[in-house]
Parts: sequence; C-alpha cells; structure tokens
Amino acid sequence: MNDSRAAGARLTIKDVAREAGVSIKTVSRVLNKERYVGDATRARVEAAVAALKFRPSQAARTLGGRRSFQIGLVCDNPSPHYVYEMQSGIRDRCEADGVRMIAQPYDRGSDRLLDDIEALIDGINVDGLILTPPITDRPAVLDLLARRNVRFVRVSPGAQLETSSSVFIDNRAGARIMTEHLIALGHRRIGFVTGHPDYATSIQRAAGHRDALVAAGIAPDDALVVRGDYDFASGARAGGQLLALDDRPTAIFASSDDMAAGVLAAAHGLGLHLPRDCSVAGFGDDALAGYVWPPLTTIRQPTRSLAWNAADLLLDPDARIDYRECPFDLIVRASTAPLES
Amino acid sequence: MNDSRAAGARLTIKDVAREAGVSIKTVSRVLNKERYVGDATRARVEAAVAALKFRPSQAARTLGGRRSFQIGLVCDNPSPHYVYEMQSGIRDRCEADGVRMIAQPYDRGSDRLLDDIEALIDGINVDGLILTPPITDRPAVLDLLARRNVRFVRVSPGAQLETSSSVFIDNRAGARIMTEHLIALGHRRIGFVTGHPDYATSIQRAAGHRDALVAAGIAPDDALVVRGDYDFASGARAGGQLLALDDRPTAIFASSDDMAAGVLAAAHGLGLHLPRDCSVAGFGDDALAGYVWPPLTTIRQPTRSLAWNAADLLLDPDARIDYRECPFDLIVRASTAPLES
DNA sequence: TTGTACGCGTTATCAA
DNA sequence: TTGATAACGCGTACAA
Repeated sequence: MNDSRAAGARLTIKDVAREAGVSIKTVSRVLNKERYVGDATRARVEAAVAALKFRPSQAARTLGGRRSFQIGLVCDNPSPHYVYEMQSGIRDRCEADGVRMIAQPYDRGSDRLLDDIEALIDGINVDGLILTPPITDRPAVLDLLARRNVRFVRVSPGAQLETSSSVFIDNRAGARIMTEHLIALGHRRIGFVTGHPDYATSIQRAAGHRDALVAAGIAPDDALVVRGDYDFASGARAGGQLLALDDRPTAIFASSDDMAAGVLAAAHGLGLHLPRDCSVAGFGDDALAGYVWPPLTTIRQPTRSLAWNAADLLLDPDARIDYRECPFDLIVRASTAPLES
Repeated sequence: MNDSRAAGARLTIKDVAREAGVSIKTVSRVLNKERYVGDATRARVEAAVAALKFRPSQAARTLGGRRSFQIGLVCDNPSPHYVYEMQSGIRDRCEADGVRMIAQPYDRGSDRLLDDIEALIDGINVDGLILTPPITDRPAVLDLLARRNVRFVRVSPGAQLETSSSVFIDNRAGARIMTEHLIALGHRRIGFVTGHPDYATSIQRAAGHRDALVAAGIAPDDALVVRGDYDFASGARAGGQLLALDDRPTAIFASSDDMAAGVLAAAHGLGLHLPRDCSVAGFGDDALAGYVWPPLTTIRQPTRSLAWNAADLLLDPDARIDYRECPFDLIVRASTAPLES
C-alpha cells in the first residue's frame, strides 16, 4: 500500500474513481450509501477508498450538497463535567454516522449567543442543533431557530414541548424519590437548596421535593427552602444559611451535586459531623460524588445518555417530533443515614 | 432594517455586492481585511454586511481559498476540567480572528486517534492543531503531522522541542517550590504521588520534588514515592498506601489535584485529622481545590492561559518556532500546616 | 484601487 | 444501475 501522499497533493474523488474504474458520481453514491449501486461496483469503490485512505472534503460536500454533516452543540456552562459528558455522548452517536459535532464552551448569558447560533447556521450550515439548559428554554433562541427553519433537539426543556424533539429525565419524580428516601430515614425537617431559576429543572425538582413532603404529611416550610444557583459557591452559602437556623434541619437536599458539595463544605466548616449531625444529598450527574467526603447520596442524571439520545433524535431522518425519557438512579451512599434516636 | 431572510434563500456575497454597489471581489477584500480598498468603499461594504447580517459560507471559503479558518484541538482526557479550560482558552483567542475551534473529547489511548487527526487534516482542512499531553509527545502523531506538513503547537511537551512551537509552565520549578514549602513547614518525611508515566509532566514534577529534597539535605526515600495515574482513584490508592506505612509521612504531595483529592479521601477514610495528622498538597489546575475539605494547597497551573497562548502561537502568521512559558502560582491554604512539636 | 474569469471538490439534475 | 454536466459560494490570479 502506497501511503506516500505528498504534501500539497490533495486526494479527490477523481483519484478514487480512476482507481476503481468508475465515474466520480458512482464514488459519490457509495460514499453516501445511496441505493442503486451494483454490489460489485460498490465493492470495488470501497476497496479503492480504503486503499487510498480517501476522505471527502467536508467543505466541498457542504457547498455542493444539502447536508453539511455537522451538528452544533449549544451548551452553556452548568459545570465542566456536564459539558464534558454532553460532548462525549453526542460525539459517540455522531461517529456512527460520520457526522461532526461542533462544540465550544459558552459563557453564561453571553450577549453573543444568538450571533454564535447564527454563525453556526449561516457559516457552518449545521444540519441541526442540540440545546441544553438554560438555553433550551430561551424564547429568543427558539424563535430564531423556528424563523430560520433549523432542526434542533432540546435537552431537559421546561416548556413549549411541541416545538422540537427533546430528551429529559423525570426531574420531579427524582426529587420526590430522594426526599422520600430522606423521610424514610426518619428526617422531618429537610432543607432544600433550589437550582438557578432560569433552569426548568430547578422548578421541577422543587416540585418533586414538595410532593414528597405533602404526601408524607409534612407541612412544607419556606424557611427550609433556600435559593441556589447550581454552583458550588451558592451551595456553600445556602448550606451555611440552613445550618445557621435555630431549628437546624437534620438533612439537606441540594438540587445539584455541585451545590451538595458546597453544603458539605459549609458543614465541615462549622465543625459538624456528617452524616450524624446533618445528612446531605444531591441531585446531579454524579460528577462530584467521588471527590467529596463523605460520598454524596445522589439522584444520578445520566448526562451522557441524555446527550446520546439527543443526537440520536437529531440524526434520525424522520423529522417528526419525539420525546425520549432516560432513566435515573438513586445512588445511596453513606452521607444519608437514619436519624439516631 | 429588513431581517426577513426567508428560509432557503441563502445570502451570498453577490447580495452584499449589489447592496453596496461594488463587485463581489471588493466585498471579499473587505471581508478578508485585505489592503487596497478605498475607505469610502470599505465603509459602504461594511454597512451592507451589517445591514444584511451577512456571514460568509465557511465551506466556500475553505474550498476556494488556502485557509479554512478552523483549527483542531486534540485533547485527551486528563480531567473534564482540564478539557474545559483548554477549550475555553483556545476559543477566546480564536474568536478574535474569526477562527473556529474544532474540539471533541478523545478517549485515552483510542486506536482511532491517528485516524481522527487525519480526518481533521483531510476532511476539515484545519489550518493547524493544538496537542495536549500525553498526545503532545506521541512520536506517531508528531511523525504524521510532519509528513502531512501540518502546523501545530504543543502544550507541555517533554521532548523534541525543535519540532513545533509550544507552551508550558516550569513543572520542575513548581514541584520544587511546593516541596520547599512543605520542608519549610518542618516536614522531613514527605510522600510523593507521581503522575501517569506517559506524561512528561510526571517526570518533570518528580524531578522538582527530588531537587528540593536534595537541596535540603533530605535523602530521597523510594518508599515514599508512589505511582499514580493523574486521576482521583489512583490518588486514593496511592494515599492509602503511603498512609499505611509504619513510619507514615507527615505530608503528601500529589502530582495533580485530582490525585490530591484522592489522598484526602483516603485520609478521611482512615479517620485521620487533616492537616494535623497529614498535610496534603497538590499540583494541578485548581479544578478541584474548591470542592474538597480542607481546601487543597496547590501549585496552580494556568490551563486557560496555556490554551490561549497555544492558540496565539498557532494563529500567528509568522511560522517560526516559538516557546512560551506561563507563570504558575503557589496557592497556600489551610491544608498544609506547620508540624506540631 | 477595482473588476473579470476561473477553479476548488463535491452533490444534484437529468439523461443514458 | 451508471455517467456527463451544471451548480454551490467563495478566493485566486490576472487584467484593467
């Protein structure tokens, strides 16, 4: 096999066509897995492609055709771990179809977000987009995509579900189950740290928590619900606030694992013994659970699976709107313990 | 301003040229910031571009011209935080030049790595690549890029510095300073957790640690040096091993903050009081320091700055090989304390 | 300083 | 089932 591809001598379909003894259009057909290609012809072309290690030019495909084989991920930054898992899941699904994911970190609330999205549409000609919270629910973004007639799939949306396909977990049920777990351990005064209000998941998780309280006959107490922003620092603040209450909660449930880690840090800082003095639980993608002591009890959101399914919906040629729910897990660890009598 | 860009009606240079009353070539000149354009003409074209919100097709630019305005980041996965910071820093620099970063998580030791890189070269026509450890030192990758005549910049390389531009911090000095810090606190038996041997930084940091010991007249003790892999789990293992020694070290310095967090977890698991029973320090990008208790004392590697500088070198039209060193910080926190007498 | 004509490598259209 | 040819939207080379 001659691998001496001299620098500058770009390999084109023409070379493959010559090698296989067919027309360039036939090579194109094989490359695009079109029908109406003879088996023998297809085999010869595939052999030629492999022998030459031919890779079609994305630019030329995009320019000439209707597809660009590129999709965009518009992922704000809840946490580096979340971004990483989203990218990994989408990439895994894209590889199977020879599609490239265009991804970059976005700054929260960047003024240029809409511009960036238009750059993906006009500049890159993306075949579709995947949106994550909180962008997934931003009306301006949804309007833009509808106006420009761009396909997109939303991760964890909170409204306008009829607009696009979407993937999610049942955040409300997850939060309910975690709170039920805490109640079953004997806790009655349970602190709750909400997520950032721009995220639909914040509302859903708060509702699930309340569901469990009500079902157990525990009167929800607003003093035990503290606002957080889904990051470590806000969790530490909220934890400090809850633990400073005269009638301290015996357990705290944070709406993300970043915040739960913050609560742990606050508890440590107050010299509390965990989980004896206060049980801590979190809702998240299990990113941090391994890094804190004691390990967090969490509702595990399967971020990578959400991402894979989002890409799967986007790449599905049948364009109908579809919803896909992913299962979550309750991971019980040592950080939530039965109340001592 | 008429923003009614009907779906399907792509805007081209032609439209801008008509709007501005010039030829398409003149529009192209303005878009590419070429010289020899009259001020009045330039102003009119820029006004037309803005009015129409015109964005040139990346595909067409790539196909017709010599550049693709895209660079690739080939970043293996030391940690999600590292990947995130690398992407952010590179994106920041690229935005200024209207260049797009093509990034995706790579699986450690993926067989398809070389294929992926060739896909970036042949499929995307990248203008250049940025490599991070450990890929930054893989001979097969360096050979490929030399053979294909692709520009690239390396982050934290360990050898063959004459091959490309590169950016780095002084890992050896950083590790020396941290060890000096621990020695100054009175520690003589200092455990050391190495990084993964495929990373040049592992060797450099181990050397720096040893430098400080030797300079202080402390005989390096192989029993106190334990192999780690730069991740949390290996840090926990290594920490457990060091803390199980009959003559336990009074301080442990881990070659990454992920591993330092693992050491902390191991110490907690053994019921030790930190930093009284054992001082823990780390070398890293400060990703985890906020998430663990007590906060880690770290050498802070400015990952985002390294990334920015790598992109800066890559985008510099002057192709000469250049080295750029970024400053690091010693962040002293409560996790390293003076020995009690 | 500005404009014209051509080519980039692929897909789409239409004919064979 | 295959092939010839015309786009696609821009940059390049050269002419004006």
